[in-house]
Amino acid sequence: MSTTDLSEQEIIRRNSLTDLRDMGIEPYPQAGYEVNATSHDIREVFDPEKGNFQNVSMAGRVMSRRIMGKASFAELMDEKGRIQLYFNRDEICPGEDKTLYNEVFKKHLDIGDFIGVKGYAFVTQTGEKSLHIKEFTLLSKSLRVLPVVKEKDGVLYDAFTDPEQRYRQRYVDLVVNPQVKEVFIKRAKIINTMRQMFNEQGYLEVETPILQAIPGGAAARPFTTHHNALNIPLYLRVANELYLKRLIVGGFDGVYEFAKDFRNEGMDRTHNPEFTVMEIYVAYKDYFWMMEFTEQMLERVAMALHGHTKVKVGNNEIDFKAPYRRLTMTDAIKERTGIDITGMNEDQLRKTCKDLHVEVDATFGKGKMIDELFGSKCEHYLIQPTFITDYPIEMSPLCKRHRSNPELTERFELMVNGKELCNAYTELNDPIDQLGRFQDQMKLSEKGDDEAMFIDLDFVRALEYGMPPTSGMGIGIDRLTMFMTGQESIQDVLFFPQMRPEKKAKVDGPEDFVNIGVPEVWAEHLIKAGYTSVAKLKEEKATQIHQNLNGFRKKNKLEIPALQLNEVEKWLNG
RNA sequence: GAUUCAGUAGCUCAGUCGGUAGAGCACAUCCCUUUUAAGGAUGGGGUCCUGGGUUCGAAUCCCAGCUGGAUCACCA
Repeated sequence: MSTTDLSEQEIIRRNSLTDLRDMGIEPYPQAGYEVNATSHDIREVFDPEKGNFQNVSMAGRVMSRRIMGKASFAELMDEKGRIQLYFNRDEICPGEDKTLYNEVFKKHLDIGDFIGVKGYAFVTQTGEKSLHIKEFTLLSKSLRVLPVVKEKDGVLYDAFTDPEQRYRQRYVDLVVNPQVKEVFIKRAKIINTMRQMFNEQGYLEVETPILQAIPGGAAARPFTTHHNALNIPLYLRVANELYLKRLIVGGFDGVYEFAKDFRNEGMDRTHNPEFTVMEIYVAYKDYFWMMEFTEQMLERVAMALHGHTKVKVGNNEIDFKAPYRRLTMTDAIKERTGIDITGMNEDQLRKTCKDLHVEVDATFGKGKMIDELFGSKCEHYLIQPTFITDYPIEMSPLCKRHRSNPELTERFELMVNGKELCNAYTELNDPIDQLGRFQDQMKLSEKGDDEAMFIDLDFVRALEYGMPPTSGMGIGIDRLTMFMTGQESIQDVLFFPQMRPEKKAKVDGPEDFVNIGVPEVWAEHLIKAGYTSVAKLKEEKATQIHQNLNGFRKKNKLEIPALQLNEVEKWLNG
C-alpha cells in the first residue's frame, strides 16, 4: 500500500511507529506479558477497605485518553470490559528524563494500541475504581483508527452502526460494541448446555462427512464442488441425517452432531448459505418421546441462559416452559381456515388451495399443497412453542408412516414465533418402504420439483441390515440463538455472515496506461473512451479496442496518428 | 429475483433553490497538577460510491452500474 492511499491519521500513526523504533521501543515486541487481574476484578472484587489488588499487572487495548498536564487518564479494555487508568508524569518518569510520558505516552500512544500496565488499584476523587500506573509497556501498535463510541446513562454517542461495516469488519464491531460479544457468548452457552444434556444421557458426539457424493437428508439445492484426485463431483452436505442413521445401524444407541450445513438458496434475515444444525438420533424411541425430550432441552437452555423461561423476541414474549401445545397439521389448518382436509384427493386439495388463494402449480403433489396451505395460513400465527404433528407422507420421505393413518407420517416440527425451529421423526427403518419413497421422490423430480431428494442406495443397504426403531430430531442453532438472544437477523448471530465480496471500482490514471506501453498522447483519450482501468482494457479483444479508439479519434477529430492493430496487441500482451 | 431507501472526513451525521463542502467525536500543535460523553485555544483532514448525461456551473437533477439495509417473492 502506498502512503497516498492512507488518511492523515494513518500516516501519523505510521510515523509514530518509526519514531518509537528510533527511541529503541519495539511497537510489536515478542515477549508475552504477565496478567494477574482483569478489569472485572478491579471493578467488582477490589475493596479499598481491604486494600487488595495493590500489585496488579494487566493488559488490553487503550480505548480513550484524557491528558491534563502531568496527569492523564486512560481507559483500558480487556476481555472483561473497561477499567480507568491514572498516569502521573513523575511516577512514570521518576528521574529527569520525562520522555516516556511526554513523548511515548502523550504523542505516540493512540486509541486502539495494546499496552501492559503495572500498578495498584485505588478510588479517584470522583469515586471511580481505577488503576494507578507505575509502569507501562507498549504491546502492539494500532495503525487504523477505531470508531470512538461513547456512552452515558445507557445512551450511545457516535455508535458504530452501519450494518455493512459491522458484518464485513466484525473485529471492529466486537471491539467497539460490547453488546455484540454477549450474543456470541450466549450462543456458546446454548450449545454447551445442549451438549452437556446429551452427554449426561450417554449419547455420543460424532462427526460425519461434509463432502458428500449424494447430498441427502433434506429437500434443498446443494453447493457443488469437484474432487481432483478422484475426478468426481462432490456436494457440500445439506443435512447429515443419513450418516447419523447409518451409525444407529452400526450399533450406537444415541448419536448427535453439531453440523454446518450448506444450502444454495436465497439469503435473507433468517437464511445464510451456511448454517448450523444439531441433529440427534436415539434408538428405541418414537416421536412422542422426542417431543418431551425437545421441550425439556429448550426449557433447560432458556434457564441456563436467563434463569427463567420467558424470552422477548421482537414484540412477542415467548415462554419456553414445557410442555408445549401439540397440534396435528390437519387440525392446525382446520383451526385457521375452518376446512377439514382429511381424506381429500389431489383435485379436491387443488380446489381448496384455489378457494383460499394459496398459489400452487401443476408440479405440486398432495403433500406439497398441504404444506403450502399450512405455510401460508397457519405458520406465522404460531408464536408460542407449538408442536405441529403428523405431516403428509409425500413430503417426508425419511419418516415412518403414521401408526394409525398410512397417508401421514410420525413427524413433528416445533414452531416458535411463526418460524420452524425443530424437525423430528419416528425414523423410517423399513428398507423396502424407504426405497419406494426414494423412488417417489425421483418421480417428483421428473415432474419438475428441483428439491426432491436423490436416491441413496447405500443408505437403503444400511437399512436392509436392520436399524432399530429410532427417533431423530434436528434443530437450527442459528435460529435458536436468535430466539434466545432476541436478535431479529441471522447476521447478528453469525460472526461472519456471508457477504458479497468487497470490490473497489478501480479507476486508473493516464500513467497506468503509459506503463503498459500506451503512448502518452493516447492515454488520456483511452480513459475518455470508456477504458477506465487497465484491467477493463485487457478484458477486451485487440481488434475491438483498435476499432473503438480509431472511431473515437475520428469522432473527436484528434490530431494524432491513427492506431495500428499490432500496437494495441502489444499493450494487451505487455 | 421485484420494489424501495441509503452511500458526504477515521466514526456518527448536516448540507436550503443547482452557485467555493460543514458539525460533533477522533487527529495535530500549544497551554493545563485527579478527569467521567469531558480541560482550554488553534488548526489540518474530502475520489461527496463509480461511470455517463443535462447545465455556464452538479454532493444536489436525469440515466446506468456497484454495495448495503428494509419489505416482498423464492427457499425447510
